[in-house]
Amino acid sequence: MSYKRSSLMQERMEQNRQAILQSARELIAQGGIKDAQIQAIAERAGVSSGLVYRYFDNKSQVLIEVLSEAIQHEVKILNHIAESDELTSKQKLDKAVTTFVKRAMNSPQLAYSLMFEPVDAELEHERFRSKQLIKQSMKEILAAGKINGEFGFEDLNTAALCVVGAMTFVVIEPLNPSRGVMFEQNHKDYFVKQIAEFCVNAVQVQEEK
Amino acid sequence: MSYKRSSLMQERMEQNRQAILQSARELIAQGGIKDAQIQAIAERAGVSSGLVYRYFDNKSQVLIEVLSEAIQHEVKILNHIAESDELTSKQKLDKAVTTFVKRAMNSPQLAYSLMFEPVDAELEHERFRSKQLIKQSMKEILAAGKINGEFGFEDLNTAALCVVGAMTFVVIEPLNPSRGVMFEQNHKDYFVKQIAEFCVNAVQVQEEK
Amino acid sequence: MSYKRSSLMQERMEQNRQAILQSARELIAQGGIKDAQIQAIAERAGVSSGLVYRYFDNKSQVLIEVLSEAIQHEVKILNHIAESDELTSKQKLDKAVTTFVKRAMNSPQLAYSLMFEPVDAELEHERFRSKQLIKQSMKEILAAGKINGEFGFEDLNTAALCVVGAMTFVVIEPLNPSRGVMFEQNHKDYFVKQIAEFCVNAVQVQEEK
Amino acid sequence: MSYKRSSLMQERMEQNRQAILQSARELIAQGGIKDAQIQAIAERAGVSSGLVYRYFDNKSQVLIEVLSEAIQHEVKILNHIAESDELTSKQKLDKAVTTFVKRAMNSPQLAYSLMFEPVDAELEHERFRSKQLIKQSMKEILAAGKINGEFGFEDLNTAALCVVGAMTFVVIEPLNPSRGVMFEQNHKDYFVKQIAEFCVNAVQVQEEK
DNA sequence: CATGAATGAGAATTCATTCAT
DNA sequence: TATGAATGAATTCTCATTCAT
Repeated sequence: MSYKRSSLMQERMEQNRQAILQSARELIAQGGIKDAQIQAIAERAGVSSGLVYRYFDNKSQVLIEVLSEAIQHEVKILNHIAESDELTSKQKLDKAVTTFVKRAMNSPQLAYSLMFEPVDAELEHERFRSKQLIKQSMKEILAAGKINGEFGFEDLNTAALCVVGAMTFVVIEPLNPSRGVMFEQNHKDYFVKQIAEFCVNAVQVQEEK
Repeated sequence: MSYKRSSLMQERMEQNRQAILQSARELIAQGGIKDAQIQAIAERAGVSSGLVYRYFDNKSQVLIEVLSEAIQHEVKILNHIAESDELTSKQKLDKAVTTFVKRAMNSPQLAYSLMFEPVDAELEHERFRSKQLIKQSMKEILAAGKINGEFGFEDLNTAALCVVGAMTFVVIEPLNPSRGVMFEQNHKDYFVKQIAEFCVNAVQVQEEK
Repeated sequence: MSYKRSSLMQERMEQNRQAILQSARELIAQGGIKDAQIQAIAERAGVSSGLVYRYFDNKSQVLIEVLSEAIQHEVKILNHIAESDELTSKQKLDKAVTTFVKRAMNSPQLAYSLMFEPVDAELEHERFRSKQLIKQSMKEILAAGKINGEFGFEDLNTAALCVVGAMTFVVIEPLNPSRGVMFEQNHKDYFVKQIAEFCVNAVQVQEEK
Repeated sequence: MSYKRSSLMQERMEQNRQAILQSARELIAQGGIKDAQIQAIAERAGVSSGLVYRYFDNKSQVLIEVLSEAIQHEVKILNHIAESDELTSKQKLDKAVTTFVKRAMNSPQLAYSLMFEPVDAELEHERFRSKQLIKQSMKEILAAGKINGEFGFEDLNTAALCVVGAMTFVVIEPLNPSRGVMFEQNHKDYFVKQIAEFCVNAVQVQEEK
């Protein structure tokens, strides 16, 4: 019986924990990190503010976990593409950029906050690590392409940085006051395709006319 | 005499105004927007905190003006490059990217704050406009290159966005915890060159092998 | 069987109760009352925080009992000295003071917390009663000495108060930032001896030169 | 004109500062340090809570200043007695103890809080310094008396400690729940006199019968 | 116009106590 | 009886903005 209770409790605690993270994620997605206050997070999660501190040492830890989870999810997707056996390097790069941008455009505020919105040093440090993971994933695609002769850039690190820069910068765009245009599906698809092409072109072996 | 005093006064006021903006700019460059507090700005400018409100409606307005001025300065430089008569489009793009990145790397914290550090909606709106100016400048270079056959991208807007993305994203990099490497001049020059090449490759007409 | 279980249960409960008190005592001895938090007390006692409230109405009650027990223990020791048949009053006083101070110096933080660290009114009240017991014990020694002519003070109550004051005040001293000196055994012994002498001198019949 | 304004302002600021200290002092005197909360202090001083932080870095600093001022005031009085030319050492000691105790009994809660109520490390450190001043003052009286042959104790430091212990411990007494008795003036005077005698006896040269 | 003292609405965090299991 | 998750009131400190002088 005590086993059963413990088990139920653990389940509920896990639910609480997830509710808090989910709540924080949503608040960030709506209004950025500045709106993710403990009180608000707790309220939206349906718990008391004090309870948040049973699951997390402090506010930073909550945000760090939201950030980590979100980025690591993206990284997994990118890695999966990078490891695919059936695609050429170009196809991989195209797919990686396309996928990333499409996903980011679905919650641009979240993407923006995760990538750019500044916070304290601790979170900044974690964010840096997370960004490195994305860059790392991109590096693998690029490195493979260079070895097999598809790509012709010179410096791997810079190339990866530029690709990530190009593809993440677009999360800024939809945040603009005239959001309208960007959210028609046709335009969006076209837009995404262009970005991927830009990146592929940038790195592929080429001969000038 | 009242004319004369008024004139002196106006001069004085302009001085104050500039001092406040300068002070804010420096504080942002040092510690980001979080360190640009009214009290601190006023102190460094050698005026009282109350006086700031004579020249600006509120804190946001101060920051908006700092941002605008700074970006418009960059835009002027970019435009000057775009309008040069003696460069090919490729050379212009290369020079534009090179110049922008080099300058940004000289005060990365300022560049970061201006481009990404979030504040309130008002400032965000202004920031969008400023970024559009940079993009616009880039568009001119790209458009000219497309017309004269140097560049072969498809969508002008996206290409510009990606170029700006790639070249601004790098301001994040030097803020990272392991800053060391980036600040040796050699490495910096190489790094900047790579970024410019990346961008040029991305947009130029090309035939695959 | 229900009888037997009840008996076992009672034993268990008594164990819990004592564990809680012991835990609180240790925590106070280490870091003062501020470190004796319900959570910490429970944890160290190996029980849940909720259980503490089965045995005690609230936190104050726990502390009150710790205080009472501790002081009553000291009082027993003092009373034992007071009742000794083989010592003169002077010797008793000397021994009482010596014993008390030595013991207090072994866990100065506990002694300090018990004697001085303030909490709420309820505990303060209990503390007063406990201190009275110490004073009472001292009074017995002093009263006997006055009757048999060894001591020559005027007011019994004040004399006892001063003795207790002198001998308890010293528990403050070792808590001071420059603890070092006090904890060499030689110095400690000398120190204790001086205090006892001070008290004996204060109350003994005396003729000025 | 700007001079005049500045002068008036300075006066008012000094008033605020004093009002805050006074308010804190009174709150401590009434309910101990636990009742001296920033909010309450500000309210009673007739200022906003934020203003307190213009005059003091943090809460501790407020309390430290209250403590310091109060104890230094007592120390001045004691030093004045110690330096008197017209009193014998015995008379000085008697007067010092009498004066201190009488004053302490006028606001026993304040005296208690200042001497014993524990707070944070910073304040504790300051308190220690302050207490040392009292002890130091007492040491001067005792040292002079030893040199001129009036006093016959062995260890100066311990003697001073015991005197301070005896005379400060009494501030505990009036805090007791049955305060009544202590506050009849006759009893008080008698009480005070006894304490002084206790201390004098304790240190004076004596021959046992 | 210029000053900077004063305001007070937050925001994060702690911890005794309660109560469903 | 025993657990420990959950509560939420309470407290300190910050900082943009106002306003009397």
